[in-house]
Amino acid sequence: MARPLEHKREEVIAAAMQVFWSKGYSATSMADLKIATGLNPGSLYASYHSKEDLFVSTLESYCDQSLESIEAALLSNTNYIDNIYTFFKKFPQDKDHSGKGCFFVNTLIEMSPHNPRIKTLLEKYTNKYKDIFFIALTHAQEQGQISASSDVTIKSSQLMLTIWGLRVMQKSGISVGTANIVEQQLNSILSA
Amino acid sequence: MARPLEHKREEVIAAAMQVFWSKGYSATSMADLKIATGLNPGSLYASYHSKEDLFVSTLESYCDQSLESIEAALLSNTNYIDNIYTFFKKFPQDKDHSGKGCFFVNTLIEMSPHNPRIKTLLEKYTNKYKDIFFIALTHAQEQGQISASSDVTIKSSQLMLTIWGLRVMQKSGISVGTANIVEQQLNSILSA
DNA sequence: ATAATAATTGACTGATCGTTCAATAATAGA
DNA sequence: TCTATTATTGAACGATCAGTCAATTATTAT
Repeated sequence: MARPLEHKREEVIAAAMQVFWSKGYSATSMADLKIATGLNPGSLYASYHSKEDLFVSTLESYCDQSLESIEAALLSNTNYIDNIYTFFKKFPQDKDHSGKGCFFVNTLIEMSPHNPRIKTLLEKYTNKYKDIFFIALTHAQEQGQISASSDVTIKSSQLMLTIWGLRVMQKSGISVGTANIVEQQLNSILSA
Repeated sequence: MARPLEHKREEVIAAAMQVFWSKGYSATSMADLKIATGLNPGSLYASYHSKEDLFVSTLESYCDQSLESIEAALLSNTNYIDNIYTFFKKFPQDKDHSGKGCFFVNTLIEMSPHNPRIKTLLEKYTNKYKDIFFIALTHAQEQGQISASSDVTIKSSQLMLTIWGLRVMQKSGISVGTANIVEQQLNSILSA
């Protein structure tokens, strides 16, 4: 029919994500995106409509990937408490996020209060993350690994808060302590 | 000697802080600052040298104020555990921060990785915050309100992580739960 | 009054912002 | 090979960016 696309969508999204993730939305220019993706402005706009639309695509891609990753980490193995510990203990040495922090949290801070579209998107994903925690904790409770009387919904929120706190720490490069803080935090939340 | 200043520094800083706090550094323009402060660009530059210098002044002012506030909340009364509970329980209904979040955390996310000057400043204040927690917890330990065997340094970091998590929640407008999560989180950390 | 000094004004600068579009190039179907 | 269709190119657009500066205004000291 016509001239075929010279770029693969997933590769362009991945390249753009790195820039947005590292610099944030406002501080990223179309010139930055041209360099990162190798696409001229015309091509970028033909395929991705606007800077914000491209941003949203990268954000959705990031959230989908991290959801899959969390789900795999917390639900694939049947020792759910172990899963949680293993998952959280990876945070301090997570080189992929160090310096850049978490694209989700970065965006939440930068854009959520002023951009309803972003806020709605992030709200949706927050609930999905919490659901995974809830499922893992419910299974752990059924197996008797955490007290039958404890409120699993509250514990899910506590884990969500802990992630967010750790993400801020990662982005800052400021160490509020070593790995044993993560362990102690999980002990606190899960043993009560 | 000469024409006197028509604006008070503290008022200009306070007005500029509101804008930076709400929109972040990149998304705030000199035009925004002109409107917020009532000063023309020439006056702003004569007194505050650059957008970044003005920003740093507002950030230092914010940090000094919040340090004073935390210190008063945690150390003025001698029931230190009560102080901590009271301080944290104010977070969910803190109208001053809702929508804007925490200027410190917002800046940490937006600028720390790319701006060494900001990073150093925030690192300094992070240590001051942790020191206050450490002092309060040490007193509580001396009074036998928390176990003598528990590591107060780790607990300080846990409280810091909790604040950061709550700040992300505040900025997002996304509720990960109600006030009892804060209470449960403190129970978890302080009773272990 | 006058001179010296410093604060304010606001038009202006060059750079960069996100975005557009006419020209060109590359494909598939006829 | 020709036509229709679509992707790519990159110069250009108006808007806005952070920052400047000559002119003006307000003050104090003489």
